[in-house]
Amino acid sequence: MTRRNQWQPVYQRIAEDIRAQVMTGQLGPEAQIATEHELAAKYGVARATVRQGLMLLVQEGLIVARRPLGYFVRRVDRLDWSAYNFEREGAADAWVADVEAQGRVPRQEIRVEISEPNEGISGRLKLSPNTLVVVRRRLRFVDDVPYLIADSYYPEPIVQGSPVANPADITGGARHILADLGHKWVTHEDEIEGRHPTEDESRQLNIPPGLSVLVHTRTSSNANGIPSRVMVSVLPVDRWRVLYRVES
Amino acid sequence: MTRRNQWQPVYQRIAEDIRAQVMTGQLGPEAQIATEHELAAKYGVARATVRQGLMLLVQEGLIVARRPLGYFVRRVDRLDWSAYNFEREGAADAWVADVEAQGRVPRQEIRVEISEPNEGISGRLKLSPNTLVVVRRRLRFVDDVPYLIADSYYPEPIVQGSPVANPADITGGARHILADLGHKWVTHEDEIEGRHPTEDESRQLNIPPGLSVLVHTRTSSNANGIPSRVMVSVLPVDRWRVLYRVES
DNA sequence: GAGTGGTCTAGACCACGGG
DNA sequence: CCGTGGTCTAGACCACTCA
Repeated sequence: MTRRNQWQPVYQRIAEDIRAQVMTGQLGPEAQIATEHELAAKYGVARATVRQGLMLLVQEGLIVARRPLGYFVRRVDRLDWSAYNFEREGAADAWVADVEAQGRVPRQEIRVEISEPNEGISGRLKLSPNTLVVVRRRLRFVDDVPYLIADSYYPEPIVQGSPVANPADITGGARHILADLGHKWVTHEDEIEGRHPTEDESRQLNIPPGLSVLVHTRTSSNANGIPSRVMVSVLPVDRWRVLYRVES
Repeated sequence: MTRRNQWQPVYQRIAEDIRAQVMTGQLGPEAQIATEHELAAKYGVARATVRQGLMLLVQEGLIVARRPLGYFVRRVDRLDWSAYNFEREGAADAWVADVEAQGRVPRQEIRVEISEPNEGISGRLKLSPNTLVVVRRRLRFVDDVPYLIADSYYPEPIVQGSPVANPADITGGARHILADLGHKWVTHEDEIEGRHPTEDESRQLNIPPGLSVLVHTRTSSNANGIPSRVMVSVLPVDRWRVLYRVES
């Protein structure tokens, strides 16, 4: 019932207007957007129509609602995840080094548990039935913002009694410990897929609805092809870029 | 105003009910869901509330609306994209071989154009200003379903007059042609990131709203470190899994 | 033609958290 | 307390396309 020059639903028009203001920098990061009531008045439409438009932008991860303050432009910046060298020789923890190299401050919280593996994990580790796994769950922060989940699964018979099964930072990294146990990693099979975050992941990583996560699964094996670790990393799509170097 | 045992918005309850029916197989692929009116009656709520719930499922890519037929469960199956070997020796077109190895039928449409590169492309190709690029745009289908966009960018001075600049299938692949031109690829820098699809991509790949794409960017260089191709592949997150093998 | 989903209205009540 | 966004109602008209 309002201005409709080239045909397009009003709610899309509202979303495009705001999106343009963000893209051109008219609305910078953390800037506040007009309230739903104000926008309804401005465009001469019902509040539900405004909400439909704002919903698009929330799904895109462009804005975020902070009740009862209003909507704000979301701040994002993407880091590099150097998957081809993040367990390179000599590095105690290549992830920490990589993040610091980008001028940011890494931090992690670690929990360790013993549990029954699901089908995906036991398949990748080629476990016989009823074999348990030691799980090291890490929630990793960059500048105190949650940036990724990294859960590592080890066959319990292999790491039993070793520092890997203790909930403390592993000095020198798991790589050296597993090597001492006769499981020096020489090949890694990496899988990368995208999906929607689970409810837990949304909460832990503070992911707005509509944004996907990248799931990076690394299965590490020794020279005999025996796998001894599966590491599952969950990365919000708008916070990471995964890098590889391939020689042909 | 309806049943509210453990507190939860009605629209989320509706979405969960339907999601559960899909997950358990009660509603298989291509199955039709009750109409909005029927669901409104069943739950005793307004149609807008039902729509809010269905919208969640549409965003997840779980269901799709086919007006005026109704909502249907979406059929998805994921293929493997073996990024570590998709330009291996001896393979004319490793992508075609990979898809066929998974028992599927590949097909592609090719368009070739000459244009000014954007900043990302010219930076990766280390082009001097005003240098043009030859772009080979491929839309690739699996079993006649659009599955990925793969655009390759070559510096125009290098490939001028070669088969790469012609809009026909390249016999033996671009790799051999570039090698003959003194640009044998020995290293590839791969970048993988996620984002929302552009409008063009949504249309070409038939991506429902709310689903992201993986963008795989491969920069290929010769032994002197001179890049001669950037290949940008756009993969719907729910249709592909990217694989690498890393030696350490 | 009949029924679908897509858009939109003009209200309502609520929980929540800032000042 | 007050204003925010979150949820919900009970309607309306429309374009589209299947049968």
